[in-house]
Amino acid sequence: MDLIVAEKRSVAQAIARYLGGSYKSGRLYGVPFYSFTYLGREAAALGLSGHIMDYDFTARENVWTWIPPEELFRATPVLVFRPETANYVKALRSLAKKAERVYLALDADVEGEAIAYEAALVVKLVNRRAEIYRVRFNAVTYRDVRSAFQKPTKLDLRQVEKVFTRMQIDLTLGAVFTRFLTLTVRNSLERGRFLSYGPCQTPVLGIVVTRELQRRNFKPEKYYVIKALVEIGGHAVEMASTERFKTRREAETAAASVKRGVVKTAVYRQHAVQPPEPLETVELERRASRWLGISSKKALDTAEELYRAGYISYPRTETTIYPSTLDLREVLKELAGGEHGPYAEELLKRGFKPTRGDSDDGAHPPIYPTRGATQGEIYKVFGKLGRQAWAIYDLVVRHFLATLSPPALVEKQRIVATFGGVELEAEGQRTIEEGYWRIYPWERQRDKPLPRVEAGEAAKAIRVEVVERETEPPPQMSESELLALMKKYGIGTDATMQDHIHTNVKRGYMRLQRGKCIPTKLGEALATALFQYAPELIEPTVRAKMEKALQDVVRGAAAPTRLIQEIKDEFERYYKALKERRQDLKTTLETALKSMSEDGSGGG
DNA sequence: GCAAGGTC
Repeated sequence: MDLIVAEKRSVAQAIARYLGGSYKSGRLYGVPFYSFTYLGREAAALGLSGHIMDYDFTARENVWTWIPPEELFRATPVLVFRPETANYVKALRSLAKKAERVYLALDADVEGEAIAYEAALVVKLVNRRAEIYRVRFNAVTYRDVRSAFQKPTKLDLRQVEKVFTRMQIDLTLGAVFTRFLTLTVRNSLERGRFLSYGPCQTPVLGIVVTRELQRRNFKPEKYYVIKALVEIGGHAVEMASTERFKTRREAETAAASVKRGVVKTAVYRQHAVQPPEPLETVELERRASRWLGISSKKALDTAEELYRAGYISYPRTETTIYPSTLDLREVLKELAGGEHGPYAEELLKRGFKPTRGDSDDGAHPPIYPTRGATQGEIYKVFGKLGRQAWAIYDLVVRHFLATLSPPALVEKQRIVATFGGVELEAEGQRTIEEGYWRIYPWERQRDKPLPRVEAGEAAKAIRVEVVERETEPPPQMSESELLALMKKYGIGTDATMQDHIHTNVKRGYMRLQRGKCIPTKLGEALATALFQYAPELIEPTVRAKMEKALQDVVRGAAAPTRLIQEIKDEFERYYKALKERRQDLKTTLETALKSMSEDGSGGG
């Protein structure tokens, strides 16, 4: 028998379909698997649920009060089976016993490589004779899957080592600093509550607090502009000075000369506004937060439900290029039966050219709809979640249709007129063709057209005034901007970024309010103290540095044990620096905790 | 009871 192991149920099922044509569904220990015939042999495909193993400390090391946290720097975590996936392991063992060949068909990324290794360990424990192969396909399509099985390869152990190295580092650092912080304020915490540290979650908090402090310390500066209603060729145009004046007096002196002038330039330029790139996870989350008022975590959770119910493709992806094996025409035909049917049919008739981004994660295609549905159907299928499910589904469908639509065409307009030495300008815009805006209303730009005038025409000021303005602080950190910054700094992965935001919310470090991230007193106190006592723990570049070092393991340029030791040594120095200030830290954190429990904002 | 990464 041939056994095929995939990372998730849906992939196992697709492989059975592509290799077997038809298949039978079964269950082992409650875990679904699919049996079929391939090349005249019996085969079974089993989908796991991500990792089946994890690192942990020993029982003694796991009693927080028995050993000082820093002792974990000298401990070596052990690889254990995850209790939550015990049934998957049982199913895998049971099928592996009968297998002559095992194909590790996990996702074609480093995590997939590690999970493949974990599965191989299980197989070898029960069946030493089985031949083990690794198959890699970049998209779960008939063509890619079949060709992958025609050229099976071997596990890439360096990728596996990279993942296991990361796991040990993250666990050690997380445990040491989480325990240290928690034990520092132990007497002020409610039972079951703790203060966590993590190389992703904490830099995220740092970014949010930094912005909050920038806003608070911002000193607004007054400045003055001239505004004028100007008549040009019988049209009235609202114009403003291109220059900002430091004082009212300077502005008024300049304004006094705004009487009769001349149009210096009048530019009317056509400009194409391109439709968005194919949708990946983080963009879905950002757009849901900004346009739908749905937090990144809720957006991904909802997308996951839509995926499981068969309405959209796999929602965790970094890919922004439609694979050549995805038949876009077929997707449009499928959508023709749903709420967005008329537009889909129009595209089918008119023809289309998809946009294209520049990233391919090698494991999943961009997010696209897999079924055309009406609003009524989604509400019925998702019950209480209906409203949100529809909002996300509608966004995915519209985004998909937008990527196949023509650009919007606008005319950008700019008039500059001079009055003596003073320059006034007006900017406007007019839509020529709506293009993809018809299906993607959130990006629609408003018209504010200017009249058509020409350089050299006379300009006459009808009304002139000096307006006082103030420079503004940077905006509150929105979830959307935070996700973009996390991506820029390489904090987390497509599938986990929203988790790191949510962890900060769960710990009482920040709140999400109308799409904005607002640090609590506790979050602010923690971040400020870390920036002061051990900035290396919270700087936004922490994760990227680690990731770079880990990449050396994949390249074969670094040995895992040595790298782990180096990073532990480095962080032990930061630990010592922090410990020296333990009293200050304790006071700061306890003050914040106390004031939060007093004002009822969830600190106690 | 810790993390981050898969996945449900």
